[in-house]
Amino acid sequence: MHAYVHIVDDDASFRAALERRLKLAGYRVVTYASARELLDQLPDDEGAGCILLDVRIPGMSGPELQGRLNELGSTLPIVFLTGHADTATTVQAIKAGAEDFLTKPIASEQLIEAINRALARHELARGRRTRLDSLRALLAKLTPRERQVFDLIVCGRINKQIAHELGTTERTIKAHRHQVMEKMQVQSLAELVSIAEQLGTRASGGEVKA
Amino acid sequence: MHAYVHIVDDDASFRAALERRLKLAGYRVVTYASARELLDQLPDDEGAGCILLDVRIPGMSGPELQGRLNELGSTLPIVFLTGHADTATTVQAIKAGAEDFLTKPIASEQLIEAINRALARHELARGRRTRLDSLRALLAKLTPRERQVFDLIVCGRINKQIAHELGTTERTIKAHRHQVMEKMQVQSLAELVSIAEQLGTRASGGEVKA
DNA sequence: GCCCCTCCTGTCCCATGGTACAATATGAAA
DNA sequence: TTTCATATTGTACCATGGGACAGGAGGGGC
Repeated sequence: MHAYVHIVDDDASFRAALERRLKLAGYRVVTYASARELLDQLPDDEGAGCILLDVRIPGMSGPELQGRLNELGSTLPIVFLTGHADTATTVQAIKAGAEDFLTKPIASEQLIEAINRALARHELARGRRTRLDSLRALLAKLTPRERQVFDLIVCGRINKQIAHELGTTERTIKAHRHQVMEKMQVQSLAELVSIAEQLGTRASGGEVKA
Repeated sequence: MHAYVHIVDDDASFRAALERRLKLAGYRVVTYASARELLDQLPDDEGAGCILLDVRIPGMSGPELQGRLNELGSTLPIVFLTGHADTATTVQAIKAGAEDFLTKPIASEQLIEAINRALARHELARGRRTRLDSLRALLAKLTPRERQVFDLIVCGRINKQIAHELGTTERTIKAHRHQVMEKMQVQSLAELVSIAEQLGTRASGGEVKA
């Protein structure tokens, strides 16, 4: 498999030992001595993988790194691995989306189970992400005007209403509408609404006029 | 406020003390000595509230009760409150959707914060639930045939295709379609697709024919 | 047997959406 | 200046959706 395990821990000997164990188990391993190091070295395309993260590390802490990665939109699942597990930290980490929270020392079997769960989840997350990204890319290709028309279409407005709201003619809206369907690569209104729903762009279309 | 706090703990004196503290803080409190007791007494309409749950209780354990309530579709958020917090149990509980995981003894302030978070979340959950339930109720009013037509409509099929797939005429589909729009209380196809999307009933409409 | 619901079907007619043939105007970029 | 993207508008024509007016067939409950 091509999955990477990113280990972040300030204890060099622990890193090395863990790296050996995981390489024997068939994973590709990259190690980092600090959160900074991982942030600097992690490429934009994360690839398949997961992060093994210590809580107490010099500089940016484990949970802080987790928050930063979430902000950056990372999909890499995090497995915390620490010697000092207090309940509050554990709760926070899991709530923030960590895949697991394990305590040192950890049996290889248990660790590998957690890693595999994390990798499986990452596959799903990446799939969703990729799909949504491609939809967003399509949406971004719309001109401002087309985007306005798009929004009104998926709110259930008919061409006549849209023309009125945008201060133009029905014929013009037809032209934009055609462009929208073309650029979004859909053949039916249903697909278009589905996309809008998935992207969360949609004002439920109750009222007419702002 | 009318929010109920349901306390489940086998320690009678702890229950009583906690009940006093929370009643002073303005909550309505109901106490239970076991998971069974709560399951028996909790009405179908849970009302606004949350559950304070001990992990180790005779009979069904805290996490087991949590699982059972999830199965039953309860929306009541759970705050675990226990003397014996091991990491694995904590992780499991939070992953299973617990609002928080606190350890005894607990400061009133901290406990009340957790309860209020739980209550706030419950409001949101109940709102979502209510909305989806009413949509499901509308959907359930469709006759089998209308439901078939509904599914094909939101997949983007046009009347002609639907008629062909269901082995009937376009005119008939128009009649069903009218019924569907009527019963689902929508004026536009966009709204109908939006509902289907929210209810998760929707086969993305790629292929024609099964 | 009768009534009601579901499912099915039909004919007009009109509103709406979609497309094929156009064309014009504006502003920014090359 | 030329070129391009964007936004705009027009006239047809046809496909589709949907309402108004009907009615028939079959099954289950009263």
